[in-house]
Amino acid sequence: MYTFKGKEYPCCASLTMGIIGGKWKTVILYHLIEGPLRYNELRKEMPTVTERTLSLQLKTLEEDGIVKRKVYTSKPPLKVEYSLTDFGKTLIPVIISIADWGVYAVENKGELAV
Amino acid sequence: MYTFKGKEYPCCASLTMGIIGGKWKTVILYHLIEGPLRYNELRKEMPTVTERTLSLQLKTLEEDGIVKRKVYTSKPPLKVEYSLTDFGKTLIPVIISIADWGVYAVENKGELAV
DNA sequence: ATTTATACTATCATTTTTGATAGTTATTGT
DNA sequence: ACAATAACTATCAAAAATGATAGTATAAAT
Repeated sequence: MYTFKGKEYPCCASLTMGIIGGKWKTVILYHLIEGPLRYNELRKEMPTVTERTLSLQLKTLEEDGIVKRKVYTSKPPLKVEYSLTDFGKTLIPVIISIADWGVYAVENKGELAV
Repeated sequence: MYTFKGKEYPCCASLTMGIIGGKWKTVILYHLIEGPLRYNELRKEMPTVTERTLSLQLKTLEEDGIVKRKVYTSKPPLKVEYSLTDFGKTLIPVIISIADWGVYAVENKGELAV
């Protein structure tokens, strides 16, 4: 039994999935590998996610210590940048391996869109 | 846009997550790395999953071509073995990387259970 | 004065995922 | 004769994840 941030997992693999699982978290992290992005920049990279969901995912990634949020202004319109923490950066090889396999799978058994 | 088995994904990372995502799939795959396992052997490795869920997950993994199901008997009590397909085996490095990070995370920011 | 922009939050609804529990078939062991 | 076993499925329920839409604050640009 593994515990992380108060949550329990039956397997080391499910612990990781508890943190990066779901429809959007790996996509967020994948885009943050290159460097910090502002909220709206992330939205442009992921046009099909709703604002609510993007917000929620960023917040839990922050709570888990994977992503950090830096605010540059004190009054609206805000400037906020999201980036990987040092701990979050240790996930990069995992994310890359997940992303690479996605490409491989499409090349072999999937289809590339036009 | 990426398509795999009729489903569309906005990112190569989310495609992979569409296949191995969820609470249990990586755990199943992690245990199948060592070799084939029977249904009840899997259950023993994962005592907290319900039968229904284990069944469903195995079925979708099979449909996605990741796991194969081999039946050895024709009448009950059945003998059924689950194993990784060749295509499924290409996921092994991904699963290992996910599992290893889980161990790393616990060692650094989580807690090991007693 | 009005619009535009940023980074959200709030509310409500829907979909997806997971769980709880009981039942099925036919064979082997007691 | 009866219980145990294997690998499930069926039904119902609950929880979790995601989506749709509208609204907020304030400053700068038009």
